[in-house]
Amino acid sequence: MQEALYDELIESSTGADFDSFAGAERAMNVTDQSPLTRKLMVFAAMSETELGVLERLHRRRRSFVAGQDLVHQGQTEQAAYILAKGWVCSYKLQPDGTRQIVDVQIPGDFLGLRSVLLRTSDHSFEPITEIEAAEVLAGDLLEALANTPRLATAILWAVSRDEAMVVEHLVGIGRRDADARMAHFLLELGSRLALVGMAGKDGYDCPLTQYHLADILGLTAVHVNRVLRQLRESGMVTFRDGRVAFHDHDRLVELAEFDPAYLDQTGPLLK
Amino acid sequence: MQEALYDELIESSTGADFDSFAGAERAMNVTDQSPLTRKLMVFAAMSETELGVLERLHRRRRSFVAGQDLVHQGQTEQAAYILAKGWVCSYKLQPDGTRQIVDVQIPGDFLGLRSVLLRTSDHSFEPITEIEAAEVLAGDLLEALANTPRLATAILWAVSRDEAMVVEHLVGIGRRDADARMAHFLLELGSRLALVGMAGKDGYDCPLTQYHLADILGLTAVHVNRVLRQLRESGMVTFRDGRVAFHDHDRLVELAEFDPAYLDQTGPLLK
DNA sequence: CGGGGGGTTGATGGACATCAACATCTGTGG
DNA sequence: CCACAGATGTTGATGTCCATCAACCCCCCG
Repeated sequence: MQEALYDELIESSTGADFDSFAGAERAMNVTDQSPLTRKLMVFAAMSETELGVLERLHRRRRSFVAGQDLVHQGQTEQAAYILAKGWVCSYKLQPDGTRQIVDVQIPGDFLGLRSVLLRTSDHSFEPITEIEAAEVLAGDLLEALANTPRLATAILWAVSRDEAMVVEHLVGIGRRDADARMAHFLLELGSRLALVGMAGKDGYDCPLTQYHLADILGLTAVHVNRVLRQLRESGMVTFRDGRVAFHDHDRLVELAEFDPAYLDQTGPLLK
Repeated sequence: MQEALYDELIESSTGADFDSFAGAERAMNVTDQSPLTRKLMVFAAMSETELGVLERLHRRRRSFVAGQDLVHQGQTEQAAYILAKGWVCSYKLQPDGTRQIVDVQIPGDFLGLRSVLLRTSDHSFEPITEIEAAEVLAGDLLEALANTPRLATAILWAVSRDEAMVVEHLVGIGRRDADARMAHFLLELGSRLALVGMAGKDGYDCPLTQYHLADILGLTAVHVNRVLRQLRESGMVTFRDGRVAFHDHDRLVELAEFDPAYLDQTGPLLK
């Protein structure tokens, strides 16, 4: 049975048997769909059954205010979250007081998925804005994965994409200068937001402060300011008043050496 | 059934039923054990059955010469490797020719585990020395995980540890200066090697060149040389002729702000 | 009206890169 | 056996990117 599940995952079965569930759930209007659903549908078409399962995972809504940390307690708190609205970042604090933001989560992203499976690292989560998230109990998640392999595949893709982003982040900090790092980050964020309908080719709204950018990119806020100025004055991007506006997308891509291959995974799923 | 497996993983069952297999495999002498076995046994005692399964995963031995890349082709090549002997690094090349090493694998580590589940990132693997690795077919791996939940838990711990190391690496490059970065890396490596019996408290053998260190730490080889000199002259570590020798372990830990918590995960497994 | 969060700009210094030269050691072919 | 090339390591001189320190701005909100 475990092997059968694996075959589903790898081969992305051509004809799974969903008949028994057919019609049990209503098709949703596109505008009703959660960001996660929008994102996953880019990777794989979903049956109504699968959409229903996804929708049921969103049932337990919770809200959190900005700024107050959501530290994931492991052990007792065996739940993950699907971010529905708002922005979050996961970071790690150094003994000397500096912090490094490891990743930024936007609507449609998972939060603490790994912490459900294993109580892992000691990083914290800070809501950047007020957020709404669906709490997903471990049991519900695993049941969903076991019963809808196609959904499981899509979620695995999402997780692997997150990992690829962390690696890309590492490369950026290690081997790109400040300008390229900033450009790369703004472009990556744009691609991610576009996937959930929160960005156009011209730009997007972005609640991050320059301090956030500094902690993401491994710079100081002062230098972030200068970098942003230079990008603005050279006519490539403007970051101002919570809005990122691309003026010369192509030149920006060139500066950042941005290759979105690791984001637009076109793999087995689409077979 | 899926939920039962999950309970095993989280609760680390107190009395799983192994009777039907008891005695099917011979107990191995400690010196016979593979590095992976040694590592996993730190996290959880293994029954003879589990040791047998582990041993069977090591059957398909393959060797590779140093320097010639093991690029993981995804798709067709649905296999992972357990590194038995030698050192490997996984890296990512930039368009401008610089490279960033994401991680170093030592005996007992998995190679391309994620690539089995999903064809992920585009990083490559370079054997640093001549290596021996056991090829693990996807099917065998999943079967082993499904049949021996305690082993599955242990492997999940290993994977999560790898992820935590990448995050720690990111933080280091973003927020530590060259000296601390180097000290941290050498200490981390020491801890990892000690877990598979390849390091003592006084030091360990290390085939990395200063160029490798540079690509790992996001520095230039020239600067790596200076940093090493300074660490040597201040009496903390010597890196020379393929040997890392700790002279003042405590002071090094202090300089690196090295907190091995993320390596020595003492969690549910030990309950 | 005061205070705080965010942003902007200048002056200065330090950490690290870059360039360049040279030392060792290994292997290789004449 | 020697000459030579290539990989690795070592050290100095110089420059640059970015951090640090220090003002000062605007705007919002109590």
